[in-house]
Amino acid sequence: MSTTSATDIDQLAASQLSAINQRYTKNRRQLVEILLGTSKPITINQILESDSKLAQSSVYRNLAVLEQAGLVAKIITNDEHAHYELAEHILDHHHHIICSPCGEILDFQLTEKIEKALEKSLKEIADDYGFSIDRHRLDLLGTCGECSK
Amino acid sequence: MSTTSATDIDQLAASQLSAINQRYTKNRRQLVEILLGTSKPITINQILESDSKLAQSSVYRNLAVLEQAGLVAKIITNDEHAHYELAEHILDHHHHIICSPCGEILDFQLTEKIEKALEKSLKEIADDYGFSIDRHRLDLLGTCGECSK
DNA sequence: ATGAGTGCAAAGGCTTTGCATTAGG
DNA sequence: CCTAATGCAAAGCCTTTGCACTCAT
Repeated sequence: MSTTSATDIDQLAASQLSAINQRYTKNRRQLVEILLGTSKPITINQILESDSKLAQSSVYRNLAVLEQAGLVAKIITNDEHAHYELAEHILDHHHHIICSPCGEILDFQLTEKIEKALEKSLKEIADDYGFSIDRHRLDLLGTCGECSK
Repeated sequence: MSTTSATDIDQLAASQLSAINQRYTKNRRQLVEILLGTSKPITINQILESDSKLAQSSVYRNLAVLEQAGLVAKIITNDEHAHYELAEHILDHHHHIICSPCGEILDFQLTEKIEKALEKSLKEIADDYGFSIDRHRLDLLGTCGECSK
């Protein structure tokens, strides 16, 4: 959905990592590449399965680093495992549609009109509560076509 | 936010539990009471701390039963512990505003106009994706007034 | 009576951490 | 060079499960 190219992302990654004094290492490059290569958010297990040479602890640590750098977003659903995808400034702002039976997650976007109206509304609510907003998150929970067969 | 009284809830609870062949026992009553007595979603630890006589395993098991019965909702946020509150048909439909630093969760409602517009929009999206929707979930993530001091 | 519910302790499963080794700048 | 990053294994932590006991209908 975004037009950001792979090389752009490498530059972004390098710069955002160095901003928090972290290196863009081979392992971290590989994680970014894996996430770039999937059309939907994936779990750590799926990442580990995609390359048996990956060390579990490094994947956990590096996803955490990439998340801190603002390159990767961690998605928590219900009881399922956490899913990971590239950050919104790379993929564009979107929301998630989650299949409860199989745990699969797809990205979707609201129409610009609704998105804007929602953001305005949320801003007002945050003000009422004395909160400063980082972001909002909207999920659709249900059953995908495959699982309802 | 709802006008449902405690006795109404006891009847609801009894009926919804019996619908799935579960009893409305002393422990389960106590959980409902605890949740009724808090204005915001709480964690299992907070429940356990509220009464040292509660057995951890029973709290886990009974919250799961109450959730299956549709009486209790489990809220998953980020890395924090799960939070629990009474189900929406008791509390009314609402969303969550989450303080990332301290993990506290508060309930809020959208204006009816935005809520309706959002639901309509989500329905269309779900149709596009071949999903059947159970529910949607909207969270505001940020920092509460207390934590930003 | 008799199966559901309970409570304790032990086991599970995902995630994090310690530590020696390797590699990036 | 010199610290950050890595990988293995061990430890942590929340949650679930096994099992004998108790309670509800």
